[in-house]
Amino acid sequence: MSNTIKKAFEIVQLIEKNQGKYTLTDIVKILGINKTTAFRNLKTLEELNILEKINNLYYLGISLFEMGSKVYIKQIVIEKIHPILRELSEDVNETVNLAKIHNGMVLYLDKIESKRSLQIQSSIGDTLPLYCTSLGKSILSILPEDEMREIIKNINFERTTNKTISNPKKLIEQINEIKLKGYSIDDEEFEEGLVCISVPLYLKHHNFYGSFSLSGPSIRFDQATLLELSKKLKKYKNIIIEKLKH
Amino acid sequence: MSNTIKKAFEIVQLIEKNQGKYTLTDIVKILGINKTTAFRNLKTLEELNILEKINNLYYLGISLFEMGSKVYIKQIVIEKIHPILRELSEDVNETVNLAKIHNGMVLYLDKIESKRSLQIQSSIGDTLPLYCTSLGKSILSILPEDEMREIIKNINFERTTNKTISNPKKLIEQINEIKLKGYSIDDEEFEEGLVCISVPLYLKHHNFYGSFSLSGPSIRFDQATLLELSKKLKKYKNIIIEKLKH
DNA sequence: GCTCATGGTTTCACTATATGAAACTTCGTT
DNA sequence: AACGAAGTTTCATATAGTGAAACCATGAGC
Repeated sequence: MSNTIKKAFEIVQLIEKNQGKYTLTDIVKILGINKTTAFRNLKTLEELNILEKINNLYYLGISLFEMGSKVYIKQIVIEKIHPILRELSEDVNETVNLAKIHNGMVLYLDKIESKRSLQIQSSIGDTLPLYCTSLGKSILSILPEDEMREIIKNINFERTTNKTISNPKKLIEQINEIKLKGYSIDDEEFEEGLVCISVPLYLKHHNFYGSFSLSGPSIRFDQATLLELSKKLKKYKNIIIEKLKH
Repeated sequence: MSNTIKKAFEIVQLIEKNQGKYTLTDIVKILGINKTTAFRNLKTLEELNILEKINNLYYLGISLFEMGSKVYIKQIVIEKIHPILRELSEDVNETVNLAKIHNGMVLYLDKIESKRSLQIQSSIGDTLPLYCTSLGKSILSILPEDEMREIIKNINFERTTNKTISNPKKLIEQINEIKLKGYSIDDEEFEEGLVCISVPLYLKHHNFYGSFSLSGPSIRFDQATLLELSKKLKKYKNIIIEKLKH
């Protein structure tokens, strides 16, 4: 049903993956669709400012920015939480990330970069696997048991570092630990030299299953520091829950 | 051409205007389309997470947030400018807004609220007329002459306060003044009690015609203060231009 | 607890509408 | 100037979206 919309969306998704990389012909080849169809759909999408064409290369268009700014979670949840996360970031002088679960993945919602942060590893709007980020593990720990197991069942474990969790058993073990401790750690499990610590964030009224984290280089994030940070995270978590109660 | 996409977009635009207000039947009535068509398109849009249905009411979906976060202007321009605007906001302790021109309107791109700001008058992603905001007038002052005149020709002047500019002649007068002074003021021209001051921002390399502003209650924004703020704005403008030079 | 009304959902025949092969244009390169 | 590669337009065709009508679910009123 309504294949045309889906086809158009497929094109937009392709452009989302690689902005400024693809030309009409590329798109036709990659998606295996007819040239004329692609041409017309691209034209329409351009007219609607959903895509933008510069030198025959396609980019996401400004309509998406406009509409994206008005999504409930952005206007209500993120905007309200943002100033609190900003305080946290200034308090500990580290980079803060906010995320929620979406389609069995971690979706990055907000980010406050500390002045001393170097690497840019994630951008708002990115999605990453649940099992290799502290954010994801935190979220898993607050999901209803059966939902959590269903999601884990469908995970395809892929290593990105030699510390990456590589099987469901180990993941579930860690999740049980997180449930007790109230926070999760990613100790270079996704990227060498990068350590993150997260606390889960459940906002009942907004049907929000998410988490937020502090991240930085492993040199700075030793055991003692992590314990300190976990306390800070929990403190700000309570502030957020209080603010978004109704 | 590709009417299906346009029809779908029309629906999304309607939802954008009033999230959580419309049901299938409402949409059918408002847009004057067939019920079955609307039903199917809504279903598809829902499947793609472009729309979300809660209790038969439609909201913008999370796909729009994801894609919106990756629009060039957001990832490159806004993210880079944001920390500078944050400094400005903290420096003067007032609310900062960033905007660009889009379809002859002011499009709000970013906002840093000061702790003492009360009213929320604009949200990121909103569009407002050019002639009744300081942001818009600043932008008009840096557009190529013919483009500026073309845009002004198409403006439908509508008063929202008794100070609103109500004819092209007065607007062009003010624009010429702004060109000399290097900043523009909105003295309760859009909303009673609200004063804004903006400087234009042209980023050649990014083909960016925009501006940023400070805004607050008229009590606080007297003549002397405005002069001070204009100097601050110009200072930060230069910092931004320097940072986004290449 | 039955009836009615309202709004959401499904069916199915129809034709309007999107499709795609081929022709054509544009532009940059040799 | 000729060639090739990429974008654009044409037009016949049939697929895929359309919409009237029937159907179902829910909730209000009696």
